[in-house]
Amino acid sequence: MAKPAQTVDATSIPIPAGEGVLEDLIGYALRRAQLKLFQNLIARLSSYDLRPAQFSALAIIDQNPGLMQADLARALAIEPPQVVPLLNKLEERTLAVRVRSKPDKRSYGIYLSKPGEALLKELKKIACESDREATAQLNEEERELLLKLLTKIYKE
Amino acid sequence: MAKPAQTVDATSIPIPAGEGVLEDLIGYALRRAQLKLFQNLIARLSSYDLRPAQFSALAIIDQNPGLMQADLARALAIEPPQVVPLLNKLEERTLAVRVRSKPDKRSYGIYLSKPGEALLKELKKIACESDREATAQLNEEERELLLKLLTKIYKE
DNA sequence: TATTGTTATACTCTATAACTATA
DNA sequence: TATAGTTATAGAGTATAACAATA
Repeated sequence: MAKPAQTVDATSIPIPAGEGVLEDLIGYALRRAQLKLFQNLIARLSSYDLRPAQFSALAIIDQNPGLMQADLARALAIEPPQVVPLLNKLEERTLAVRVRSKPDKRSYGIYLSKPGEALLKELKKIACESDREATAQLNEEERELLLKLLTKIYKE
Repeated sequence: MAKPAQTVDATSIPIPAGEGVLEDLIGYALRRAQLKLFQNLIARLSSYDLRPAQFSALAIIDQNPGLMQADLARALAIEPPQVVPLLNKLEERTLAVRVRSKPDKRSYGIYLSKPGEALLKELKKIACESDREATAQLNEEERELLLKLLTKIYKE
């Protein structure tokens, strides 16, 4: 008559993660940290009715005026069909514009409008503040080091 | 007659990200790096027909045998309703079991089965290999440092 | 025939409200 | 009435195939 399982006292598991393999995986720590930063940014951008991807799009367009949608898709690490509603939204709000390319009438050049540039300038501050706040446990030196290590990983 | 926009040469934008605000944001680097690690792990787990969250669940159950579903939800940083199909899948494959709690018949204690424990042991190796491969740009010292910095961020 | 952007579609992830069965 | 688990549902995010216009 082997005793089947017994339920443990729930109060003994404040946050059950405990210590194990997961805590030694960079991928796991990366996901938890990324989630935290992302949620902070989402909350701050919500008053502008913008998502992080839309902010990133504005920043990329600003740095690469006239780029094509396929380029924007690659830069955002998303598929071309996902660019359509994203750009539609930015265009509806007159933050960006699609301009038919003269040499190749299939494609568009994408540009920021003046209000788009102005808003981006404001959003940059918001994003930097968010970044700081969500990494307040680190000092300046640690922050720069972390950025260097992360960049090394994702830039092949 | 201000010249309207001109399309830039697409070949001049290999990967349009360029350099700007985004590159200075830890949140952005975090997202790119996390995406890379996640995709590597997803690919490696696909032959087991498992998702990263299911692997994490197995690891958490292993470390906290008998925990309740609400605890598992908190540990995975997901909502209780999302635990249901996840656990159903693990139970269908007899990797984990729900055991009715005697003192409180509303709740279950969750446990790994023997095969679940065996599989987890194998998955741990897979996950560690994946972690290494996707961070091959870093040496051992950098890897430990990165893990320390990330843990500092997500553990409040 | 190939390419740019688009539509349609589907699958996952995530979040919330409402239900059941116990307490 | 409150709680654990569940159901139903809806919204994002993501990915693929197929189409129109253009090359």
